[in-house]
Amino acid sequence: MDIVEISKVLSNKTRVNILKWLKAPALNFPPHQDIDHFDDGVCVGYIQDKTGLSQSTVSTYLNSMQNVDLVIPTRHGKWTYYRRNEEVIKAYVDALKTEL
Amino acid sequence: MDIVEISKVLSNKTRVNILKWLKAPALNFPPHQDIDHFDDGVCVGYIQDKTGLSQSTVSTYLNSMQNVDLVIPTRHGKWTYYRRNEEVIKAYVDALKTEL
DNA sequence: AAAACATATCTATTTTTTTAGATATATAAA
DNA sequence: TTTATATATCTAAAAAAATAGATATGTTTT
Repeated sequence: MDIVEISKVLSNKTRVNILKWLKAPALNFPPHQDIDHFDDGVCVGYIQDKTGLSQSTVSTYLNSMQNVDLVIPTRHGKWTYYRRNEEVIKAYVDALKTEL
Repeated sequence: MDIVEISKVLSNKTRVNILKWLKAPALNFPPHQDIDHFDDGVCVGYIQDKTGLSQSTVSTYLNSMQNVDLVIPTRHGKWTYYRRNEEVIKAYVDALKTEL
């Protein structure tokens, strides 16, 4: 849980937005084709559509978010679903509160 | 209080350290020559010494921190003292907790 | 097995950030 | 009122991040 590394990820509006959107997937994304829940998060394509950025950029963003454990990927067939890692998000905020 | 802009400032180890050091100036810095307290914070020179970076870099850092209101400058003669802005720091952590 | 689809990775370009030296400004001291 | 000191700003170079197109990989469908 590195404050500086996580802050780097959060120093970009799109990446912060992705985290916010993933708080309420049903409100922010259409339903998936293969499953009728968002338990494992949202597929990359939907996130890409919402950002308006290129596929490779969004994939890179999600990878950087995963590298600091802010999100968790799950493969479902040909799709990769990303969901928030609430423990790490909470740990980060708590660390800021005590250390900062 | 812009989460992304403040996160940018916190995405650098030295700037985070400066904020931490300013939490306990008496523990982290020598006493000032003109005054015997740290009520207005710590002068730029002492902060520079502690970072090991150049004068202009540290001045730029402190300016960026001031731009997002993380610190408050006070002029004392030929010195500028910087102290933490606790309200904004708290507001930032609270915003992360609710918005993120 | 080939074609289609979703995502990841590679490569290159543009933009932003980092960093410090040089210079300017403001104050204090001689 | 010149000189010294502290800090800020300007300028430029190097490093890192953003971004997308092209390509690769893995999975499903035909």
